[in-house]
Amino acid sequence: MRIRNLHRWNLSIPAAKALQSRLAPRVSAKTPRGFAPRFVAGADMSHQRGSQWLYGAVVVLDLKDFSVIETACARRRMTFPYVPGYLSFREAPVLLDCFRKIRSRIDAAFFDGQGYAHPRRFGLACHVGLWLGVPSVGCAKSRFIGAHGEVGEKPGARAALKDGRERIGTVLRTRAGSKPLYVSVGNAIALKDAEALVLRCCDGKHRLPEPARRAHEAVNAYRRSKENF
DNA sequence: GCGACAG
DNA sequence: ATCTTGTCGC
Repeated sequence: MRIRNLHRWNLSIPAAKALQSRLAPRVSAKTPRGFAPRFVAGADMSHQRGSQWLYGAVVVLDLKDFSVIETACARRRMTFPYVPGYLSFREAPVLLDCFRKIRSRIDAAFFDGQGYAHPRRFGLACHVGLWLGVPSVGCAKSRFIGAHGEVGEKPGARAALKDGRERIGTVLRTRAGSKPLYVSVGNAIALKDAEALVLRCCDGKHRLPEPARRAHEAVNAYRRSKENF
């Protein structure tokens, strides 16, 4: 797919911070009319300790039968360290390389990290979602910012994630016996639709929605194939 | 100043 | 994210 180039990635932390604040207002909080996603992508990144490489993978599934439509992988030399609050500057470049290789249609995409639930409301899902111009959802495995009450044990149970009085996301139980997921909107989608999409992509047997789970499997297989060549 | 801190 | 075996539990 063709992707617009919005800016460069190799920035200092202060410059990255300013960029996040400048781009956050460009994110759309509304779901496109007639939103009925069928081809949904999952994106994930992997890294081997001590290695200079970052590996990425994007898997597209057909929600009609959860079959894999396409898989794209890529790797890049690490150019940005992991700094809480700036994850996209580390992961986005290699993930975008993967998306550029995708030829099928993508109606929505899942990312392994926060979206709106970010200090400047511009987490990984918002940032990459803005570059893609596609509805995107942040699916983090742990809390970054915000507070919430207890989450019911049944799949589908949820609790509001709030930063002060502002609603920034939803803590969602996707599988019995597993820690809940931190769901927040990326670009071009409303929270209620993001929650519904996550649940629709979960089978109750896995904690992560299928597209994200498959991307995680794909990127690890890809990394291992590159390391042991 | 102290603790927290997506992946 | 990654390093790592067995082990407790549904």
